Amino acid sequence: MSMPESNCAGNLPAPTTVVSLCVSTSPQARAKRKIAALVEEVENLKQEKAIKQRKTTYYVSQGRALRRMVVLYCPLEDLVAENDRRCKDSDGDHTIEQNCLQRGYIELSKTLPWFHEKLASLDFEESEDMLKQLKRGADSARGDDTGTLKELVASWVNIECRPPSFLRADDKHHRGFVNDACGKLLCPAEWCWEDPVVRAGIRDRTTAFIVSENSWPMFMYENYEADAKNLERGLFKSKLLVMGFKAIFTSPSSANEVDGDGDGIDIIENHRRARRRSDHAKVKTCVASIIGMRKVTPRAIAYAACQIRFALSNITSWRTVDGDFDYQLFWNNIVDFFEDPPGPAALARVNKLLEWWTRKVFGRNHRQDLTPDVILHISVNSLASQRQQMEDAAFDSN
DNA sequence: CGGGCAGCCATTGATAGTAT
DNA sequence: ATACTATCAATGGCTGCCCG
Repeated sequence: MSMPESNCAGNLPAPTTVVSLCVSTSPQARAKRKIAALVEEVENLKQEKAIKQRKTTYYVSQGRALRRMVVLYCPLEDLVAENDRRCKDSDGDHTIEQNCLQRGYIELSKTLPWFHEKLASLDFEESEDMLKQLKRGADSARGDDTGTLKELVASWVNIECRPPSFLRADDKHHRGFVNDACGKLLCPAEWCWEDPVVRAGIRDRTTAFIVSENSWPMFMYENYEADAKNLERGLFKSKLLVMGFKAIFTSPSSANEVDGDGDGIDIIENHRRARRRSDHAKVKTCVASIIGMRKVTPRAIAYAACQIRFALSNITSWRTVDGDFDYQLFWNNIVDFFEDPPGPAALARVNKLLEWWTRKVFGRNHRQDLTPDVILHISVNSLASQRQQMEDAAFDSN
């Protein structure tokens, strides 16, 4: 920065000749002034940049929770539109997809309690802008998670499965079904990856062995083993899944503490520390406390599962579809598994599973419901699924 | 007080879409 | 067919916190 000036000074005539050369040095003087002006301009630009950078908008940072807690791909506009539609004609039948959207809107309102009212106070253009910023935050958080899991999952697979050739942390090309370790984890639970016919069939994508979102991949099962006669046994209890979840929602390093039935104590400690401080904004805690997640939710599990599935695959950038496997539908399947169980018995099992998760992630002494659920001013149509369950219960008792 | 860890953000690089 | 644009994911840097 100071180089041009010093060069210039070096070129100036000796002091004794200054007076006599005054007129003839004017080009140099002009050049010097110009340089000074340019330097000043650079300084100004620097300052401007210093002011400009790190302008963090509220909406973008709030949006970071959305992919993790609410919806994986679905545009927020769709959720809003569905709620608007329901407010207009409150009675009437709703399709399964519409119910799903509405549940999403309710989740959205729970995750961002200010959202519903804020939206009502904005005109169309403002709300459009807000949604855009929320989406920006949402997608960037998803990208961050993908980035961290890319490396972490590789190291976990190396440790857990001990593949003959280790997965590289920075490269995804050798993952997916080409790789035996990844293939085993991605393999649908109904099939046996050890069977060479299955293996070849999946790799060649023969019609008999299409891998779609409609079967649960092996990596989601406890010990990565599934019982073909009871596919629910051990489902969602895999170490890999819990580790991925913890890496995203508590912290990457805390994921390594998932072992046996021991539960994380660090989170409670974190919370205690966080509470000790008076200004909450400054305290860096884990994502879970930042976004106010006090218990494990189905959508969060679905998010983690998709992230891990993606990390195991060999596709290098986010796409909704990988071969015959659609992440959006896969995510829906997981959410439906939890949110829309076929009957009371299944509901009880699901709740038990969620409790298991919460204990696993947050620890045994963690208090879940410090804050009551948000009271919604919207047409609450989770009733639909409740009614279905009551229906099923009545049917079962007959 | 410095190194390591987490989370966030601006920038960059790639790609898909569109207009000419 | 080409150039331009917008969008999106990946990357690397920055900041604040914790702990030895």
